Amino acid sequence: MFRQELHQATEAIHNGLKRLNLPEPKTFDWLPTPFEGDWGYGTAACFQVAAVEAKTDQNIKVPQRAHEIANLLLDDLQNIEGFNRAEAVKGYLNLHINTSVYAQRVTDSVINAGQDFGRGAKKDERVMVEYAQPNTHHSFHIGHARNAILGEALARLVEFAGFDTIRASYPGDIGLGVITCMWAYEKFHEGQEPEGIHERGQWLGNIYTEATTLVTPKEDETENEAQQRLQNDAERRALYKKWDEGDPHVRELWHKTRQWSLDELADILRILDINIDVYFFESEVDEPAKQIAEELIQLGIAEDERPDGPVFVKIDEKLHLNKEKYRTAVILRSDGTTLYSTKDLALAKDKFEDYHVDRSVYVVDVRQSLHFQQVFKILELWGFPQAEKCFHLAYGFVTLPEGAMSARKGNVILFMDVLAEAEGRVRAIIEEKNPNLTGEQRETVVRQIGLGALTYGMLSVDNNRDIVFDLDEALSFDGQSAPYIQNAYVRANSILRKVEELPESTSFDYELDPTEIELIDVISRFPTVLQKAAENYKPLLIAAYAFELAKAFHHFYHAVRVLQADVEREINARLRITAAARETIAIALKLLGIEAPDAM
RNA sequence: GCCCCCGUAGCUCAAUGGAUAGAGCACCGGACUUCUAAUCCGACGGUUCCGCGUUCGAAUCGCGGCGGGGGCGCCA
Repeated sequence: MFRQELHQATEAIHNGLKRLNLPEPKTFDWLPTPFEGDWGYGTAACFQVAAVEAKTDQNIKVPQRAHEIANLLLDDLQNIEGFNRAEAVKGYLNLHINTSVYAQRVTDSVINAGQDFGRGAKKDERVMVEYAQPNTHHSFHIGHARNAILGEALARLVEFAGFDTIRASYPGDIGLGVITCMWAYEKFHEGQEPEGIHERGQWLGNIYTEATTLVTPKEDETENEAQQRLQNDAERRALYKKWDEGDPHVRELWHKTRQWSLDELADILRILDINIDVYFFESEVDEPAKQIAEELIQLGIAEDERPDGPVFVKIDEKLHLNKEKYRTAVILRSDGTTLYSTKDLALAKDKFEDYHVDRSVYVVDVRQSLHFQQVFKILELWGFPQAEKCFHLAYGFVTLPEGAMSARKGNVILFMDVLAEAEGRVRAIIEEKNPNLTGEQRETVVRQIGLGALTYGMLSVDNNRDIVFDLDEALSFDGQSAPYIQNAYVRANSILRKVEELPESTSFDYELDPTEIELIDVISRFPTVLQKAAENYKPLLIAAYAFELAKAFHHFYHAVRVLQADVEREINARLRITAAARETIAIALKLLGIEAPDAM
């Protein structure tokens, strides 16, 4: 926000160093530094200058010398527009910003930009984010929710940063697990399906669990039980074979049950405000994947040991690595059927060639790290330059305090159940705190806050860490949480509602309260935070920022009166600060996929 | 055996190689006749797992340990 002025200051320092016949620092940057009750930027460049000198003169003590140099340079920094004064502190060179100029500039630029504040310049690159890829015939649990929420936040982030963004989903709609569920459905449950999209989807998920137990060996199994299990296993495998051959009856059964899961997924995505642009179904990449395996054999990248062995790529060997790092990836079974990796190769080719994707981000859990490293390396060997810009956004598991969730074991926490619980708790709080809020309006707010709390809980933890899901903790509405941030928005909103229109840009020529300075400072940092978050694919940074911003607003709100300020220019100035804060909070929440309620 | 991730306050987690390592929760003590207290203020809390190294400067980078989690050719 002070780029031009800082550029001038940098020039001045370079000139000063030349004048004093001092060496250039290796690197040079300004760090925004909130001094006490004042804004500014500081640089540690003098340390580097002193360090260069110390190389030839061992008597020089770097910190002292840095401080001397900083003092010598003060003269060069006297008359730079926008800065009040320069100061040398402990070897750092600090510039203090003219408070009223800065406050006005920040608030004006936010208010003028509106919902585009912080938006990145349009980039000439297309990025595809693949997420929300649950298997069909399973339950949608909170682990899937983490994936969907993280992926959506990332998509919003890169989109806002200026990339042409495509949202892709890759549901696993076929495989032995899916077939097993179908087998149990047909044998025991056909015609029993309950009403309601979610009820039916969850019911199917339960059949999946039941089916799995029927084909899994028990600990002290009797002879009869073992026999039954083996028969079950044979039946499901026969069913899979029929599916593979295209048996019309089995395909119809598959389509019907698959659709139940997809219906439920669609509604959950609707609730999460996720709009997928492209669906790739696992069942559809099967055939192209086989051809790709053949192509890789032709190119000499893959080796073929069929029928005695599989088709595989010795990646380390192809890359001439001495250590085992990427190992060997199998891309076709010895019977010629495809694997996970084969399908991902086919999918990537599709993304690059049909969708013209420059960057491809895969939001998939951390256990697939090696798989993606292998896929990316094979793409590289295959000759795709985009392989370099493939990125696996790995995230940790959502586990329960008692251990891992397992769809097979049935100890899963369903997303819809948690949402219902969250909403129940929010409703109770609203009834107590804001009984005027009723009916449809209340239900809207209940959803916004309940879902927001859940979403924030997923995004405020670094993606590479596991989340141990504790219901009370996840649904905490105090402290660092979505409701805290939403409440800041509501407070800003309730002030601004009371004025007919926002005053014109005003100067801030009064003594600002420290909380005003803090708030404006946090607001001004948003574009930088956004850029960094997008570059590093880290929605967490936005989540942390949103909280910091809300906190600054709450402090401000508490410390000063806006509408009852002493003089009109203070009222006007504070109204503009409030408006800028509201806008920035709204943008940050939106990026996280959290809605901002009108009241709460 | 090899590869990846993590180790920071009692707990959950932050911190582009920069200044006195910060929040939330929990616990303790305060503030509602207010632009909505889902808020705010205060107190308590640290050998940043250990060692060596690089650097003017290391929670951050490198090497070696220790501890936890995940992964490693025909599951996805």
